[in-house]
Amino acid sequence: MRRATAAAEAPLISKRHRILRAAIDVFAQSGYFNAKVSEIAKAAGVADGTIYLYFDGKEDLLTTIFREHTRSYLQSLERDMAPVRRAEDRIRIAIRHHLETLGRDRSLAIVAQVELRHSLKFMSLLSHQEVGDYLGILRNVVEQGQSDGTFRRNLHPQLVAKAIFGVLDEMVTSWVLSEKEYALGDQAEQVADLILNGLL
Amino acid sequence: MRRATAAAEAPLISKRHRILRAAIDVFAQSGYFNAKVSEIAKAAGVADGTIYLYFDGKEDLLTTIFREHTRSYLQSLERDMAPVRRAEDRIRIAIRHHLETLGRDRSLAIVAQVELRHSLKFMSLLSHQEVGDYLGILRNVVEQGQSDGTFRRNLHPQLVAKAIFGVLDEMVTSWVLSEKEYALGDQAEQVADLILNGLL
Amino acid sequence: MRRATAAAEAPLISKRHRILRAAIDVFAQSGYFNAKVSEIAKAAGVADGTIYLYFDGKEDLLTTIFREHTRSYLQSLERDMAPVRRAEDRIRIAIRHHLETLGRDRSLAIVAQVELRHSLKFMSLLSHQEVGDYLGILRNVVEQGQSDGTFRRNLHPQLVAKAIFGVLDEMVTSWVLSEKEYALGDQAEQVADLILNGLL
Amino acid sequence: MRRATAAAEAPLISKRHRILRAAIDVFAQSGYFNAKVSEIAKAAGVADGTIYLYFDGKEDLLTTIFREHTRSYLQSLERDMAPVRRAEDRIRIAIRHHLETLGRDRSLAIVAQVELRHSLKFMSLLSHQEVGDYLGILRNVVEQGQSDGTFRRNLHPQLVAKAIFGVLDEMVTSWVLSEKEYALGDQAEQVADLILNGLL
DNA sequence: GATGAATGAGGATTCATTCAT
DNA sequence: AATGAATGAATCCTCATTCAT
Repeated sequence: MRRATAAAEAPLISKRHRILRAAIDVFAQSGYFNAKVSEIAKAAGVADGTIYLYFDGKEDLLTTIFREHTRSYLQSLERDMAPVRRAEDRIRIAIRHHLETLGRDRSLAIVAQVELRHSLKFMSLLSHQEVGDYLGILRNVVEQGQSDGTFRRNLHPQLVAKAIFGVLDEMVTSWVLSEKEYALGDQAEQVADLILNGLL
Repeated sequence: MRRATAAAEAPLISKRHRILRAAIDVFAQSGYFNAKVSEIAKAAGVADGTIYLYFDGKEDLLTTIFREHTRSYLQSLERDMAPVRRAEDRIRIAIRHHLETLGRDRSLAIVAQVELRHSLKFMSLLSHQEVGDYLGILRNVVEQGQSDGTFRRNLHPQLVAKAIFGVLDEMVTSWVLSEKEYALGDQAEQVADLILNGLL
Repeated sequence: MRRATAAAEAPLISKRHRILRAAIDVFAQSGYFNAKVSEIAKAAGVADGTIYLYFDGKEDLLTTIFREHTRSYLQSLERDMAPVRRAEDRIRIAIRHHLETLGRDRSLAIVAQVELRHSLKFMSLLSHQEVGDYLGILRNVVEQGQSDGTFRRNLHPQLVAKAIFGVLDEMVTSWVLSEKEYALGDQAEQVADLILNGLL
Repeated sequence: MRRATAAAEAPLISKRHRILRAAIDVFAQSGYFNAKVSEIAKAAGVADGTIYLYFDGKEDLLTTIFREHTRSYLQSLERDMAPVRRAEDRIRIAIRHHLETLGRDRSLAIVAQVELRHSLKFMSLLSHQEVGDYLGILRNVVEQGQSDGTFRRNLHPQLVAKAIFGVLDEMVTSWVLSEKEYALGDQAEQVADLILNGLL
């Protein structure tokens, strides 16, 4: 069925990866519940059953997308923050990293902002693991800033971490829903300014 | 299950209202997609078909819940803010109002934070209407503060409005997902402090 | 959709019964595993989903067919045997009853001889309940005959009961599989003669 | 799992035989319809595809099991009966042979009593060939006994053959389904006594 | 001969909605 | 207005079989 050309022999992208990418696009397009597994298969260029050789089912696709992207997100975040010492600068970097990373892949952003939150059970799952790790990183920076006296000490670090996450999350959601085209990363300065200096 | 008193026979609460309340609870419990219309009917004490006399269908239930609560939310918010003049105080009131209102009804909060966001299409709908109105109110306060010179002028009012909404939204989501019991409204002070004064 | 004629108003046969009858015919025709629920629905003149208002699923159809027919079988057997006193005559009646009852409904016989035995689990289920009851009735007659001295005492009553059942079962199976048309009940005499008098 | 010795590399038992044995065990364990070809392959220690080098498919496995065991069964039966002349003794031998052979291999008995009968089409197939041959052997003995005057002549030989088969079949089925452990062959005496001498 | 990754047809079941009463 | 029995469209997943290596 498949011609034995050299090109076909060694598909550049792994089947597993193609399926995940197709899932992101189809979930973003149709929403998780309305997405059909067979649509994902078609988009990935594989048979329906092939998906089940790599994943446990539709839900596992969503979970895997989330886990793998969060892992790589957190890794690159820590890589970006590593060379920087001052808490204030680290906050700026985290903000920029969040907006630029999600601003780069609209389908992924849709999945992250919308589809991953389709049920309380799913949100709890995410919240307790990966989102928790992310908040932990932010909280550490806040605590560092409070220790070295550059951040005010009367704010609860965990609350600040959530607040920062909330602001960023809303920026991304708003961007995803917006009909206008704009670069999400361009908001990093203003967001950082607001968080660091406040309205007053 | 139903008390067979004459009073129960002629319920004080309208059938329409009972159905909406039942829908909130069932959506919160099972999630929108997994919720069955017949479950809502049972919880409301009506026949399945009766729901269709009052609503267009399952989705209309969710839409109606959202619209009616948002309308009453915005009304009470404006009532609360009306007597207050200073922009800073109005921000504090908006923050407290958000957290206290949602902190009062966990099922409603679950529906608001989770179920209303189950699809891009649904989120767009909300965003363009009611959330837009809410952001407009916040933006007006910010603009007022910038006009009278109490707020810094280098922040874009719309971005500030989104940021405030984002922080509040995350506080509510976090509270909904938390296993600990705590009063959401108690966070109003800290949140306002952060927004107004910043981290530094 | 359905015209409101008087005839249509009161179908003579209940929907539940029509579904069961259709299931017997379709199971007999296609075999349990190959039978499609939608085929049964079509044969019964109902929608696919209607079957699930009356039964738990495909397997429940088979179980119900078995249970209801066995119950009525055992009732009519006891009714037939009641007026008769002599053990030998009761054996003759049981034999005739078995062959005539199953010889009357070929589809039902197919289901009884073939489809009900499609798995060890299913056979165990049947065996422990209804077949056990049937064997109990036969064993009682054998014990009665042994008590009053008309039957030989060196045969284990339970073994004899099984043997009688086995002979009858094979007669029915053979009839079901036969391409020739013949009245199953006509074999009752010979079978009884063999069981009672033996080969010698 | 597989011992990597040279001996294991060249197994003493043919691949074909190992597959058949694995099929018997898996069919007995899971039932024909629920048995997965890949399970059989794993149990036989071969790749899924290898099965198709030796057999036409899943159904062919069942057919082959049946045919080969029936052939060897009939051969050993005739071997056992050959030295014996009297019809009565030959009947006793056939009975003992049936019960002892099947009583020796529970998995095989399960396949024979349950799985081989999962559909009308399959039963017809068996009935017309191998079971027919078996009944023919029994019928010959009966006819012999009737010719030499030791068996009563008013019983139809084919019916007697079926009856004997039915009794034996039920004894095996009952043994397969029984939770008690007992030697099936021990029932040979009583069964023969019943068949030959009857109840009276 | 042997492998096992890939295929893709096939079906039981659910549940939102309707409508005769 | 209210009922609830009936409808039937819609889809995830399994697994026997194939075939390139």
